[in-house]
Amino acid sequence: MEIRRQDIHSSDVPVVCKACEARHGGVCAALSPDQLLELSKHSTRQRLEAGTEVIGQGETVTNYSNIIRGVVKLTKVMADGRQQIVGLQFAPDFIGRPFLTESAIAAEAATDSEICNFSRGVLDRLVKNAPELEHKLHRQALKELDEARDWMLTLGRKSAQEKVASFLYLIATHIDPESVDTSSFDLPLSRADIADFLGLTIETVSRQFTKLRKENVIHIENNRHVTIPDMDRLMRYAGND
Amino acid sequence: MEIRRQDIHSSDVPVVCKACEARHGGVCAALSPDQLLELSKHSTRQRLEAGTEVIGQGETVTNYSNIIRGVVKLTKVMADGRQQIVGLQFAPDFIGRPFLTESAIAAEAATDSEICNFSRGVLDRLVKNAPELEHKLHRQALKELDEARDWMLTLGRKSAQEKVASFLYLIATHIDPESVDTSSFDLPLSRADIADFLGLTIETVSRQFTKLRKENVIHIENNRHVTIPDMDRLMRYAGND
DNA sequence: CGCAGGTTTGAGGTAGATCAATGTCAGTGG
DNA sequence: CCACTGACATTGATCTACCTCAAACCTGCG
Repeated sequence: MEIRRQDIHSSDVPVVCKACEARHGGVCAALSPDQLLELSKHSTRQRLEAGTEVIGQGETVTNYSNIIRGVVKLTKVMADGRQQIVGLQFAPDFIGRPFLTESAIAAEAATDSEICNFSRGVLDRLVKNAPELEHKLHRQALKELDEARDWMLTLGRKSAQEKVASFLYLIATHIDPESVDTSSFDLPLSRADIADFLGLTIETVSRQFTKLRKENVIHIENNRHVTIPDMDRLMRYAGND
Repeated sequence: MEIRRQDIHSSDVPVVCKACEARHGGVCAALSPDQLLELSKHSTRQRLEAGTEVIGQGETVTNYSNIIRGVVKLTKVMADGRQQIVGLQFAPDFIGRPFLTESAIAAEAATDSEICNFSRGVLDRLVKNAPELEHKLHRQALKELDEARDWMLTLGRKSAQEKVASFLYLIATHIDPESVDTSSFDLPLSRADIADFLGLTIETVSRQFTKLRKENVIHIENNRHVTIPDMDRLMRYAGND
């Protein structure tokens, strides 16, 4: 009896998915074993070096993806080259824009990453027969919408100092959701990326980092590793009271 | 036969909904007549004067709404009073955040408006049994996400002039989707609201308006009525080429 | 007429951009 | 082991787009 119950959860689950770190967190969690099998037949794992493009702005969407490991940035560029990061995705987030054939944004690995690609057609077909799957995608879309609107406040109304502090707080709370100690981490973005995320220049970002360091709000090692001695203090610097 | 077929579409549809301008455009379009009846039993029409709050930031969500007429602005405020408009909703858009009990944003009528309120519980129940309804809400969420990300680029990377031009272009293309001539319209927002939408001050917005007027990109009457002689020219000013 | 709310205009200040130089560090090759 | 390179980051000096503060200007309305 005990054994049988366990069977229900793990038997028939495709081998590739069984070992998948995102199996229980991403959209796959909404699928039954046979739906998962169907999807896994048309999916491939892929390692991405930092800087690799997943999809380009204006390109036709042929694949959706799940992030298994790493951080992916979503960007928009203007004709003259000005760039804005409009979202950061962490494992086990879903990447893709259902119901549209052309991508309005580019997606690029910010760190070395691993993703699971599956063809658009197969997922679109599964969505029709699995309301729970659409529900999951709907929730993810709403989560991203909340985050986007939070960031609009940051972009439109905060000072450079508050922007940088807000960024650090965002990373601290998202980089490793499992970890108890969120006060020490590696930044997934270069100074140039951070500038594109905050609507600032590299120089301004750098100056605010040194300012925060001198005021002991953060400690920095090797330009990338950050430690936050007092998270509440950082939050106050971010203007989140 | 001809008559019967027509019956399928209009009979049994609640009287209040039959005359509703949003009947075919909003989420209601996804409902069968009896589902519509169920929903309409718990819904009330409401007229809103400009400035009336639909829901406040941090309040508990008890209602969802459909906009029947007018423009509703979605705002976020910081503790010290700084404000950012994070979205504009036009008829027949849906207002509400499914699956969360507390609203992270405030919604306020920007113009005199009319909305249809229905209780959260009833809609949540309907969603469970009508996949087509969740699909509709999902699409709306994705549309809002696309718009939010477009605006992030505007907030983060555009100059004041480009921001104001982008705003005018947005209004021109959204205020009256039925109309063929989108080149003449009343602004649904005051200068203060426009400033809060663009992350600028009132004064800067005003100066950019007069600049655009002097360069004949726009004509203005009574501070509110705008005419756009050349929409492509405006788009170039907005940095959208 | 006079007042009030919204808008425009002006003068001056400043946060952040721009331009340019310098610093840091991991490779790479002598 | 140490010079050389290239990518990235910091720092400094100057400039400017936008903000701030203040006054004037509508336009409806009692």
